[in-house]
Amino acid sequence: MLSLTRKTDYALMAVTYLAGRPKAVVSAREMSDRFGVSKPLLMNVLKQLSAAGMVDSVRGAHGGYTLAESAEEISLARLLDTIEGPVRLAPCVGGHVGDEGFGGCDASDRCPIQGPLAWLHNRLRDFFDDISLAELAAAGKPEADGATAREKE
Amino acid sequence: MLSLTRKTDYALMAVTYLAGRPKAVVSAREMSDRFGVSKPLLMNVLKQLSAAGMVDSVRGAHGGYTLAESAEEISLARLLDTIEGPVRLAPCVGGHVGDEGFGGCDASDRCPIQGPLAWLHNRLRDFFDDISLAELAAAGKPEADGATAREKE
DNA sequence: TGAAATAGTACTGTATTTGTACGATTAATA
DNA sequence: TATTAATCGTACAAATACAGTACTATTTCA
Repeated sequence: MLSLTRKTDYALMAVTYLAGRPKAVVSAREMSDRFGVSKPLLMNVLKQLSAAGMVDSVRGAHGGYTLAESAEEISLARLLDTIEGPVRLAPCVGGHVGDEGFGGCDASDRCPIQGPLAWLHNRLRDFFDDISLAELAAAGKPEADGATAREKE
Repeated sequence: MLSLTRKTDYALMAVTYLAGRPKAVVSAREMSDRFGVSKPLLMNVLKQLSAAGMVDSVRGAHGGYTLAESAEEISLARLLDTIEGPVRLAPCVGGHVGDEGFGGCDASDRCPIQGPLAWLHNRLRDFFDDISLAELAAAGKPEADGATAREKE
């Protein structure tokens, strides 16, 4: 129903939290305590983020996670791709057109919405590509409602 | 994974098809034959569209469906709301805030992404609200790539 | 009266998502 | 060197949502 999965929610929580503590190594336990979610579940998500290069992981005692890049550099589209997989409005849109499978539509004249969906796909992709995690995190704070992430104490 | 359900695909097919035949009463059978989907399934979708007032239904022999309004007046957001239910990025966003349930987040300080998600929700809603079915249908045709739906024979 | 078409309801199999469990690996510390 | 604290990797079970089908009732035209 056009909703994000909880994994994405957890990923956004973790990334937002890490963005507020640059260069600090934060353990999954600290975050799971703070957010009230189970630690192994949060680790599953952090592992995916780590594999995608969005966070760095430090193993061993006193280990944890750090944001690998600045929050301004990471787009929401990238996070969604990592956690939810690529945006795919329909089976026939979003994959590589030259591929053999190409979903289920075999006749273009029987599927009149291939073109429109491809167009919508691109617009939606641009939409998420244009939102950085810094912008998203800043949008939550009542006073700084714009695009700049200003720290407030 | 941020994908539309097939019901929405079928709804878009039907509405696009109806938009190309103004004032014509088209039976579900004709459309199911043309699109290669099962008739009862397509009827389920058309029923929802009818209940939402986007299409008119004519019962009895020689009955069928007609677009109730012009394709320019129907926004993609409305179709998505009808078929997929309201956009709900997270359990705590999109519902009525004053309600009793209000999802799972009970403490705002433990859920740092309520604000950002609400902001994203509104931006996404504006995005879909700004796309009419006419614009979407026109975007599929290679020559008329803009916002106007020009009929070509 | 019969045929054609939508309306409504209910049910089931499948796929995705969600959450958990267990062991292996790594690094700091005593 | 042994212990401890943390991530890493894999696999698995339960819950939820989706997709599709079937059946019956109702309406209208010939």
